[in-house]
Amino acid sequence: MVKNNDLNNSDKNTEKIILDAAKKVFLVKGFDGARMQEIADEAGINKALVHYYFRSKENLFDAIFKEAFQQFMPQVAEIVSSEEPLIRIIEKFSDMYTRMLLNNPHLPMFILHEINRNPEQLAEKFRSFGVKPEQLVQVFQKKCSQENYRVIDPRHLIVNLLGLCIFPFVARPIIQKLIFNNNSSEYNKFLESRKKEVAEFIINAISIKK
Amino acid sequence: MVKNNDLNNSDKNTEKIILDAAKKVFLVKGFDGARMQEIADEAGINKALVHYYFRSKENLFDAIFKEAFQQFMPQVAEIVSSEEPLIRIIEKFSDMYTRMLLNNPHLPMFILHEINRNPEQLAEKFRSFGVKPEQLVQVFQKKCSQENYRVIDPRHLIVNLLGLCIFPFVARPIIQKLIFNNNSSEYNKFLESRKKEVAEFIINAISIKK
DNA sequence: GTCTATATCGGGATAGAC
DNA sequence: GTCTATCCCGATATAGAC
Repeated sequence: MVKNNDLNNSDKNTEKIILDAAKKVFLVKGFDGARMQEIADEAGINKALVHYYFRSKENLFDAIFKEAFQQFMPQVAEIVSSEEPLIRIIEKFSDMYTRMLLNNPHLPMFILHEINRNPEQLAEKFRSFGVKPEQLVQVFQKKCSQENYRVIDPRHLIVNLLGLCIFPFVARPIIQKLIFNNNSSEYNKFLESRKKEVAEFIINAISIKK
Repeated sequence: MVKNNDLNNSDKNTEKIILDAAKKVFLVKGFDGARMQEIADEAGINKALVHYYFRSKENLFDAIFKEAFQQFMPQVAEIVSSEEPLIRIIEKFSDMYTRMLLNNPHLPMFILHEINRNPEQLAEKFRSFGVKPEQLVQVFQKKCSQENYRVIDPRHLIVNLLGLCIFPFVARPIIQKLIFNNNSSEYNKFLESRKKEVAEFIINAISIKK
């Protein structure tokens, strides 16, 4: 006897629908720019219903941010703690990170915006998701020396790696317009190619020449 | 007979005072996050007076944006059109750009935010300030080959250069907290050091090894 | 749980005195 | 030119019917 539990009515869990709609709107507009009305429209329901599920805009936003964050962090933490050689870490990071951002192109701008709007509490949030930056610095430090790369402050290396991965996403609109004739699929190909390009670029930069 | 023209009263031109206050607020909060009241407070005057000088919030914002832009662009255009060898261009750009951002640390986030809020009209605004990206691509292309560097898509090179310069400013709050124990002056030293570090990094990355 | 209607509030903008 | 007081709208939030 099968109960039609999961797909009985069209509502497929209203809460989830609202979350998806809110995510879409908040990610593009940011907290200040987002409107509860727009979220309701996007969800195809009434504005009051949004308040019924999440009492306030802030609550809803926090839920979205938390969700986005949980998507962001775990893989990162996993990779950087790996025991592989530096080259492999850089290759894997560049590939995985770019791949993830291709699936969530608005995430970086969203998080950057929050970081600047809310500098206080963010660091703790990062740490609570298992990001151990000082450890990362040490790991890079050690690998750099023992694997015989050019002398480079590991903090520069980390910032460079992140910047090269993230920047083309947050500056996409202007770069795409100015250098890619506003051709979106061309720009996507460009981003795809960066999965390997960024790693290659960095590895060349830190390799010792002779 | 000297008239005390320029420093007669404390007001030193109210319009300028408002512009300075508005710049401070808009740059940190963005358009949506900024409040006319806050701008008035920052300027030490009344809210109505702000509306007296600039009819609307949008007007005021446009004035700020234009000003910020004029500060940003001209030097850039000048450098990239120079006839010097690639290495020198990269060195000069990294140095000059970082130096400018150190003087206007909130500018990049402000412009990025606008770029994403307003993708349509921005490209034209860039062009109107003398930025010729397709020409820049060609220049880099030519210099790369004739000066015998590693084969690299000049578009990657440009994005990398910009990303390495800009990212540490837009992600400053989180990086400073997580890697620099929230020590602001340490982070400033770090940014200072990037004037040379970024150039060195890139030049190593594109140099042919043997 | 979902809707309509409405209360409430904040913030941009204006009127008018000085 | 600068202020106080006020208008007015848009947006968050709540009340209450169904």
